[in-house]
Amino acid sequence: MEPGRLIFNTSGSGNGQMLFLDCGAGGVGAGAATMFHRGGRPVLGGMEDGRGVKRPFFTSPDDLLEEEYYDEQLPEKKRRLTPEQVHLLEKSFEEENKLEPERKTELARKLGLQPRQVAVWFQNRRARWKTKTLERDFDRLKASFDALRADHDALLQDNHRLRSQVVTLTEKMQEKEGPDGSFGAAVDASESDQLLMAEVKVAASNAAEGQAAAEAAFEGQQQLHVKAEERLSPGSGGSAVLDARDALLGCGGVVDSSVESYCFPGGGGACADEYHDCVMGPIAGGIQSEEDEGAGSDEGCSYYADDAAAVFFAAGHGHNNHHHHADDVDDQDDGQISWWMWN
DNA sequence: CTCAAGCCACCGGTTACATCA
DNA sequence: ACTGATGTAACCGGTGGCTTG
Repeated sequence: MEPGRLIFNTSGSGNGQMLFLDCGAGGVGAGAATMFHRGGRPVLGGMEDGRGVKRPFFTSPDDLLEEEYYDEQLPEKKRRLTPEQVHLLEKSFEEENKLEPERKTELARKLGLQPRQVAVWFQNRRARWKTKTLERDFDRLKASFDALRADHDALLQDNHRLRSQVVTLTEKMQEKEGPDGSFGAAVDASESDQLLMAEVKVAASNAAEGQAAAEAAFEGQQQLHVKAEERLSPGSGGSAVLDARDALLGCGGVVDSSVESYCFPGGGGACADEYHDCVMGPIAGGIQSEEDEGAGSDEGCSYYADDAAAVFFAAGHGHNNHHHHADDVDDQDDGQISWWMWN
């Protein structure tokens, strides 16, 4: 070992990480100590988050050569965590995806890793979990959209049939009209004629309302779907989770109309105005297990409807968008998105 | 009590490296 | 052997919470 550099194996098993601690002239306690992972990138600085030594992220080889921490002999390459280490980390993550200092220290000790490595692993793991959750959210939403589109098409067909019926019945009525054209008010209109008249009115009403309902529902879901897709597409900036939430919230009015349509087709908007009058609640059946289960808790936005054809959301009170820390109380309350379903 | 500064942990985004098809 | 895709360890910059003076 060359002077000023400590090399130690962070794993007790012998195939773990080799860390290079460049003590520099001042030694370990000088405050400028820099840890190197295999690969030559600074891994650990003086601070817990490895930011004790600030330098541009992109450093040319020449720059590196000028810095004392770089050695002409390339450090060893980056190593992955061993399966045993990952297994224990996964187990710990399942128990609690946040890492208290005590647990971090204990895990690091057990695994033969630096606490910083454990913290980084948890951060990356949370990010991966969030991505998967978002992908599942998208898949569910897409399925919901597709199902609703199918419903929409069916409604349009039904509407078309009803309109044809209206035309047919109207023609029949006209054939029965008296010389004064006052069929409806005819004193001598037979019972069958009156039934026919009522049938025509109902059919016409259903056709009109059915079309409006179908169009509103379809447009609402379409906007929802498109916005969510935009947010999920690569290259979109900002928080995917929050953006998705914003996309949903941004469609609130439209979604309301779809809800109204699906709650009481042609029967008024009581449901849209008062969600709580309907049969709904968090969809327990949609929560699955970790990799597939998401626990439904991260930022409280992982509730799904089993019946994808009839999904809408109810945003929490207010829309606090100032930030999105998972430990932020606002995110667990005001920012909550809940999925509900109609039975 | 209020405020500013410092510390810390977290997040989203990014990079470099390892691995695999 | 080479290459592109994918996974992941580690990093950066920004942000908010907490503590302290």
